[in-house]
Amino acid sequence: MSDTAMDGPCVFLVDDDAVIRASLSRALSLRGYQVVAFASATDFLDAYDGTTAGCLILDYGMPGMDGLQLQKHLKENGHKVPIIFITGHGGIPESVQAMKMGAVDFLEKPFKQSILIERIDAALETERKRRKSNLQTKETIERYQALTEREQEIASILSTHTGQNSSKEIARLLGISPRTVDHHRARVLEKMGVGSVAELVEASIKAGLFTET
Amino acid sequence: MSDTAMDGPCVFLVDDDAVIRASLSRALSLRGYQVVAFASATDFLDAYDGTTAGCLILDYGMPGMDGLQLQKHLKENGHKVPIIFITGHGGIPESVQAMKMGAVDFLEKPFKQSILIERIDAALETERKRRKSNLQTKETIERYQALTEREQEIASILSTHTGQNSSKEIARLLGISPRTVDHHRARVLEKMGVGSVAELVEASIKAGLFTET
DNA sequence: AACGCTTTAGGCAGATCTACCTAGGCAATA
DNA sequence: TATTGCCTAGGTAGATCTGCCTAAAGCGTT
Repeated sequence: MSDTAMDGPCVFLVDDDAVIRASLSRALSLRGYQVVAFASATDFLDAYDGTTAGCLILDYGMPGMDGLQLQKHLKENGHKVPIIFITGHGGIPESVQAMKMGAVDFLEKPFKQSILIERIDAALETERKRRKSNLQTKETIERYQALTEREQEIASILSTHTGQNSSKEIARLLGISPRTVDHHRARVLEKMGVGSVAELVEASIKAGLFTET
Repeated sequence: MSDTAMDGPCVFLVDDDAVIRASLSRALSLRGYQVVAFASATDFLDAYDGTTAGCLILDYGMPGMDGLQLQKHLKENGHKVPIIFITGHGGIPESVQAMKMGAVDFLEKPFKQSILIERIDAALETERKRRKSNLQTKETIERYQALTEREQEIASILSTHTGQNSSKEIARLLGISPRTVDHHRARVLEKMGVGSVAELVEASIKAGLFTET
């Protein structure tokens, strides 16, 4: 069991400056963090698949794909890894935009290592929580997508029209027999792995189903 | 009906610089915004009660209570008015902290008025949405607090133990008769203004009841 | 053609919910 | 003391849910 790479959360480091990569890697490794460094955004994207928990220390200004573009790319692909930006010559507008896009922090070089450590720990903590709730969300969505069309329709009505969700009402809404609604609802609850309509509503809301916005 | 002060959302402006106050007030008023300017954070606090919808344009560096302190104070008192910081000599750390604390924007002086207008419109839009959902949240919490102790207990169980919330289960949990649970549940649904347990669960989650964190 | 899945729908029995009623005990209040 | 509100609990009747069974029609796959 000497495979330390699998142990805990990982700190991804993306910076085109080899000196920064080397010094930060060394410093963070010494403090017990699992560090994986990349010289460019594309190198990182090639290696990152979202399965490894961790945070991303990201240089804002890089040749090729810059930090903001990488952040945007990750966001668009559903990766919510917390990002700590580090920058050599960015300004307030850049930091504000990064924060608006969901960055958890933005540090100017040079910075104290103690500060970085602090921010990394905070980022890893948020990541831990996010992963936890995300597991349930993912499960809920997958289960929902495994429903048949009609079942999805029933699930949707049960979850959104919470005020009047008797078989009668739903049957009238869909123009079918209450018995059929009973049947579908039973399938829905079974397939969604819940024991009541209330639990279905809870799971749906927490997973953001039917929420759009 | 010439009372324009009551019409739409309001732009609160807090800056110790009289020149800025005057020029921004004029510019924004000309563009149709309702502007109320204050020379200090405390002046604003004396006047602001949270009932007026609007956004806050806030100078970061001010003598006395500064912008960040005002932001913190508002946050602690449950006021979620969106804040756009403006600053003369702040840096990235200041902007990042402000954003982390929930500011919607952070602009360096000098800035183009068109940019400010843009950000104000965005802030007012978020405020509009927040107010809307906040109304329901408030209503839910008030209704919950108007329940008796036992009713709150029942409501809590119904909302959190969604998997097994039959009268039997709850009765066993509380050591009382299922009939009594029936009675309380009926009271709860009536007083909470909902038509089903599912709707209660929905309202509770959306209002953040029983969520702690 | 045979099979499986989906949607539809009904029967039936038992559990549960809901809405109406009564009613006693208890504590705070008028 | 009388009243009010809360918690408790039961009766009854009707509505609804739930789980178990059957079954037909349509559609796509093997």
